[in-house]
Amino acid sequence: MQGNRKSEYQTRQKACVLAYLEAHPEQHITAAQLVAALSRNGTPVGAATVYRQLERLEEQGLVRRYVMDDGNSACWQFGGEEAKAGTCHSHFHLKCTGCGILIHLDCDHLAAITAHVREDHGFAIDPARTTFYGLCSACAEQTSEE
Amino acid sequence: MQGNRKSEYQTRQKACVLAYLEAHPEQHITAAQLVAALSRNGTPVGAATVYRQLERLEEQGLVRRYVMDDGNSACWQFGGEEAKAGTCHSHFHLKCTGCGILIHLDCDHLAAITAHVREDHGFAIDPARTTFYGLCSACAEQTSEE
DNA sequence: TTGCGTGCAAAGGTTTTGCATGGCA
DNA sequence: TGCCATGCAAAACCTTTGCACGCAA
Repeated sequence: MQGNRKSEYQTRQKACVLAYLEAHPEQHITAAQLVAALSRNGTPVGAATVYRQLERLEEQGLVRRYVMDDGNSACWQFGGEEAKAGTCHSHFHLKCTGCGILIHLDCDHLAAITAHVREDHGFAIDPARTTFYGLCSACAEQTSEE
Repeated sequence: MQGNRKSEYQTRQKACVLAYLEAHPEQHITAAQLVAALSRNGTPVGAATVYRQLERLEEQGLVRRYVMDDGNSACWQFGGEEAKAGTCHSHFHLKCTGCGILIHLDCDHLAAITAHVREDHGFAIDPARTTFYGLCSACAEQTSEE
C-alpha cells in the first residue's frame, strides 16, 4: 500500500523546504519565516508554493502543524523521522503553549486511549497527528505565580 | 482581579451575546455563527461589537476561547467558572481528518488522562486546546476499502 | 450631559486559489 | 512529450481598528 499514489516530481523548491525544516528540528517556524529564510538563503520559494509543500508534507507526516494562540497564524515543525519510521504510532506528544517545547510521551497508559476511543466511540485516533496542548511544569509555575 | 473595573455600561448587545452563550453551554460557537444567530434572533449585533464583547468576556473569564488546529477560526464557549474550578469538565474533541466533522467527547475515562499526565509526567494538559485527529467510523470504512 | 458602546466600513494579516509558464520524468 | 509544480497576483477569510452617532448612567 505504500507506493507512489501519484507521480510526484522532485523539485528544488520541495527539497529546500524540507531541508530547512530538517535543519531546525526543534523550532517552530511560520510560513512567513520560512519564505523569508529561503529567500535569504538564495533559494527563494513563493509563498503559495511553501503553503502547498507544507500541506503535502503534513499529509505525508513529515512535518507537523501547530497553531499559535492568536489563531491568526500557524507554524510548522519537522518531526518526520519518528513519524516516518512508525515508532510514534503508540505514543503522543505534549506541546507546551508557554515555551513551545515538544515532549515525546511514551506511555502504555496513553496507548490505551486509542483502543478505548476506537471501541467505545468508533473513532480511530491517529497519534501521529494528535498533539496534547497544555503547560509544562516550568511554565505552569510561572503562570501560577503571576 | 475581579469584576467591576467600573464604567461598564449595560447594553442590549452585551446581554444578547452573553445570553446566547449561556444558552448553549456545551457548544462551540464561532464569531460568525454568533453574529448570524443573533441576527436571526431579531437582535442583530455588529461583527465588531461581537468581537469586542467576546474579548471582554474572555478577559473576565466568563467565556473561553478555543483555537482549532485548522487555524482559520476560533470558537467561544460559555463556562469559564467551571473550567477554573478544575472540576472534571474534561471535554476533548475528535476531529475527523477525512470529513472534517468535529465530535465532542465527554468521557470520564478520558478525564483520567489529564490527571495521569499531570501526576506522572508533570504536564498540565489543556483539554480546551487539545484535539484528537483521526478518522470517524464512516471515513475509516471508506479508507479501508479504497 | 458625558463618555462608553455601537455600527459601518476599511484596514490588517494569513492562507488559498486561478492561470500561464517552467521543469521533471 | 506529457503533466505536475511553480510563481505571481488576486481572492477569500477572519479579525482588528477608526470614526461618528446613539444610548446608558
